[in-house]
Amino acid sequence: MALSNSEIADLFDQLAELLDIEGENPFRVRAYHNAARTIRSYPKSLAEMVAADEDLTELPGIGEAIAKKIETIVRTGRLPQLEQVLKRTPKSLLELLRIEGLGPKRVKTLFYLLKIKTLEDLERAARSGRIRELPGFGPKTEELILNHLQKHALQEKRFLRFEAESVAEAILAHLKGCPGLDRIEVAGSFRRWKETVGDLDILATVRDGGEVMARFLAYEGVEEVLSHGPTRSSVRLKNGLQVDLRVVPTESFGAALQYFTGSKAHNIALRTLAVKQGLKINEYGVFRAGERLAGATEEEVYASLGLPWIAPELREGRGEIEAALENRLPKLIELADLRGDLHCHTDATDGQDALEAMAEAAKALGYEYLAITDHSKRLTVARGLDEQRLRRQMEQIDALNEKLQGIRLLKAIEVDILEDGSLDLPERVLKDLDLTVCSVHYQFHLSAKKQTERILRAMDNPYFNILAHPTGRLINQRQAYEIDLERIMQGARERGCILEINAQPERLDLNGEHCLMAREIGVKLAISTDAHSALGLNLMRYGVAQARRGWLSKDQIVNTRPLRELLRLLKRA
DNA sequence: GCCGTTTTCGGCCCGACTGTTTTCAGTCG
Repeated sequence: MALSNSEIADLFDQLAELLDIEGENPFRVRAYHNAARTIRSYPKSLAEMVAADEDLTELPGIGEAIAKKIETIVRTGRLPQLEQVLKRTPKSLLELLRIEGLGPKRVKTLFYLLKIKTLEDLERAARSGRIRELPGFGPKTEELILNHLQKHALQEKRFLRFEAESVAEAILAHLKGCPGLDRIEVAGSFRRWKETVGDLDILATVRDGGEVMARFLAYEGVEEVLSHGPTRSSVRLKNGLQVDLRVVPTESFGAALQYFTGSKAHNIALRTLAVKQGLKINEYGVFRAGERLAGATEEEVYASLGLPWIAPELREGRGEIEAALENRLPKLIELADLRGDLHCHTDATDGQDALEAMAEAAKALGYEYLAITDHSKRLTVARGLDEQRLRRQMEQIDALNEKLQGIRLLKAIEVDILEDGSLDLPERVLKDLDLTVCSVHYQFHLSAKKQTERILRAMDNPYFNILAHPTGRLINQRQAYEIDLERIMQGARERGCILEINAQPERLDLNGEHCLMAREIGVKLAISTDAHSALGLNLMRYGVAQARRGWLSKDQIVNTRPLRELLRLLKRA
């Protein structure tokens, strides 16, 4: 199996971090990190690009030297420069960098002066009081290190954005109504709709000082205050989530919101553009020779650089600034574009609510249609439907459609893809449905080749419409199964099949990176909630966000189409 | 090591907070 982009990127990140510890030119170090970031988020397989002899220097941040290194990695699986560095500087130093408060300079000091190579070495030295004697260190740093070593063992995890959402709401509710508070907004990766967040960045503007900062530090969920100043404080909550609050003057709100929304890569690209235009951007505004040009709104910050406003979901440093300069930013899909949901469950299998309740909830969301996709018989734990029970549900749906006003239920099924690539129900019943959603629910461990062929074979069935949660991953719980997604997308496009963007917050499958790939390949997609209750239909926004992160507009998403057009699309052959 | 409206050399984002310092380096986001 060829190396994945993310494995290649890891090698460059390792090389960069080790060279940083060695004191290498920081710009060279940054170049490797930049390349790693480009590689990790690139929608096409670099291994395949090398095999096809494509020019890698076309990629941003990849020049002659790094392109050559990538070729070597792809052909040999090794990066000789990294192996050279590892002879001098042990790989275990990278663990030390993960400790908060330890960066390359301090790790270098620890290694050269105390021969500290591992976390165990570090702990021993800290306990015996040798750290505080080092130049640039002191008793406080030593204590900090011991504290962080303990927490490090607990393993820091990233929170689902969905989990962080309720935390953010609670904190905002706590701060709202505070004297002097003007505006307040969550920025950071939360605002960019990343699937997980490492912390929450909250931004506030205040009139005449205000008491917001004090009120924030007094929030009942705070476990520990990590740092505090007049404009910026950090706390760790009892649930482990870190929250930062920044306070800026009202006239700087836009500049600060832009700045604290990031991403880091986006901001670097934006500031580089500003420097070229003789401007300086910071969180207080855009300046030319000390004169303030913009800052109150994000729109004017971008406009002062000759750019249209860029949606937060696009701000990942994937060429969005170049696209904005050339006026070719996509018109992103919006929640309101969706006319229906194509994946949900009822109490016939493992859902909580009855058909009618699901229909009413969909209608309340303004949908035109809702596909009922209960499980098929192989999924016995969910009491999956056999042909007879499915036929009965189809009759119920027909009867309900007679009665319902303003919403049409579609007869459908979430049918299991069996190990040999056949579907769990016979064609004679599938053909009577409006659509099928097809899923892999077992045999996750097959080789990439076998898993890919299993799915492609399933797509050969003329009644295969939508591939549900295509990679099977569960965030923080289960890895994606091995699969050649590029081949699957191409196969789906050729056969007129559709891939799902599953909006369940712990799935988000496809995710933003996959959506970029889908955009490039041109395969049709559906955004579906996979709701197991009427309330669950509300999670559509999470799927839409991933589509937006993948630069998608509504024309590639089938459930933005009116019913008649959708049904036509679903008829294959 | 990358890159080019400063174009093949000489730049490379910018500020807050902390701790160790007496004016600043390191880290972080």
